[in-house]
Amino acid sequence: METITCGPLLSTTLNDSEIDQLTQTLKALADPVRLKLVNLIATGGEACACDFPAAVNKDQSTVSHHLKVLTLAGVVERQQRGKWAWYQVNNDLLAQTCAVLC
Amino acid sequence: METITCGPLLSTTLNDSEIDQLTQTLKALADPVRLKLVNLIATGGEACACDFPAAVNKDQSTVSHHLKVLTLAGVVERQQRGKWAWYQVNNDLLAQTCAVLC
DNA sequence: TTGTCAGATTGATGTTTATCAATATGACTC
DNA sequence: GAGTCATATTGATAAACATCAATCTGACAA
Repeated sequence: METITCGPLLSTTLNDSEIDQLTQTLKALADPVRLKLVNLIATGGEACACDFPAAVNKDQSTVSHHLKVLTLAGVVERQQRGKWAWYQVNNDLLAQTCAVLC
Repeated sequence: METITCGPLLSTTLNDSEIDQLTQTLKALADPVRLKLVNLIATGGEACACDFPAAVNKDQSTVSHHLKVLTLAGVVERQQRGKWAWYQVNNDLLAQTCAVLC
């Protein structure tokens, strides 16, 4: 029999602040609209906010709300280019989150 | 320059059912009490539900609710042993989820 | 079969969250 | 500066969710 080597969540006791940090990231990701946005941004390397409402079939203000949640959690980063806002995914945070999960 | 190879979320367009499946798992995990429970169960290999209320400082019925959410999402598995209920973490689901994230 | 104990379910309550409509902000153009 | 366009913010509303108290269920023990 073999024990699979896993990340901290499965192998060590996390303290409250580690739990809270992980919770914050997972909460940001745990929504279908936000996951679609992340997927859309990541697959293109970056994406313009102007395309999001049509892509996820939601109101512009709804999309803006979700982008704020993602940005505050550090999952995506915003960049203003003239009149448009462009977004990129913070790969490091995702990699780090994966590293905690397994 | 180098492109980091990543999981489907970051490299391919996910369809609605893939998004929904991922959302379901992440929603189950995205709560501090549930993360503590998973952490507790995983680090011990398994754990008795009788210890949870004290461990997470929540009411028995609250803990039971969270265990149901985790069980329905497939994150943990329940096993009745006489009068007591024991829980184990579904490592496969977590590994699979990580594999999608990055 | 009765009592006891673990844990699930139900009901009620307050909080958080997703959504859209309306408005504000802030960048560029003329 | 005035107008225009992209996006953020605000306000309102309904749905989802976390929590606890009370009750029910189901397993064992006597």
